[in-house]
Amino acid sequence: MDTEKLNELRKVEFWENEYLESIFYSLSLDRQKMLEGFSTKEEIKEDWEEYLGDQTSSFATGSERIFYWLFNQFGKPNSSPVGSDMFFETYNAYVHIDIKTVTLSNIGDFRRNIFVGDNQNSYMGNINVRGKEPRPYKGHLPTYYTKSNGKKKICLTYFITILYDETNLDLQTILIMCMPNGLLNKVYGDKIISPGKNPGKIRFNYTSCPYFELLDERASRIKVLLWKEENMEESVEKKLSFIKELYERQDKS
DNA sequence: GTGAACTTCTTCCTAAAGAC
DNA sequence: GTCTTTAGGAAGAAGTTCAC
Repeated sequence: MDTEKLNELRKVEFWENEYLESIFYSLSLDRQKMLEGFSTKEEIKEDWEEYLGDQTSSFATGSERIFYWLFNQFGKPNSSPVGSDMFFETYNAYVHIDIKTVTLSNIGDFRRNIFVGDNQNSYMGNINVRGKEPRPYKGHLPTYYTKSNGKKKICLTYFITILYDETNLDLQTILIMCMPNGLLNKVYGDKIISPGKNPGKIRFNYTSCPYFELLDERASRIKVLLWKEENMEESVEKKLSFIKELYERQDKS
């Protein structure tokens, strides 16, 4: 890779890291506010409980509202119909933030990778399926957005993933992760995407890219916003040892 | 205006492969 | 042989599009 290209990719990773840190610290400061926000549903539980369908997550809808509230100063919301749950414009970037909620019974959808919509990422590469031909993939988001005045801004993708116990609604852990911009497929290759729920869809293997590989300080692409060991069964803790290590390392730094 | 069909994201579930 | 993990099918929820 020539130096000019490498510098461009480093710049992309620099801004991915800057915004990840910004999201993480902003939510860390508002941690108590966030937890209180999550618990507000309990106050009026009798009024909504009977209308909660089997397929409706008790966390998903409400948690999006809480994060919208917490992100109210993050940037200017954008109304594009193609994008994540939250989509903001800042002075130099377009930032997509999608909220994913996963129950303990479905921990397989959380442990190594998470399901990602085509309209939530700009990654491109080949999906390698056991015993089959690789399938080409391209997310629907651009690597750069071009404004009507010709100005370009980088497209950044983040996921806030919430793992909770569906039996008592106890939070287990909350992660904030950055999915590499599509330009970085030259760095991360195909290892970070795997087959999704349906043909053509993908899962983001966040455990395959724990660091910003082009940054000197090897900053983490995954931040542990909440780790509630006291709520966790030993078997769950064991399955999430990767996240626990990350949390302990993050705590020391 | 109405309702069927379609789209996207999500949850629930399972067959097959892999690990122990 | 049994348990765990992976890949992905089926279907619900919510919203949109389109024909009538």
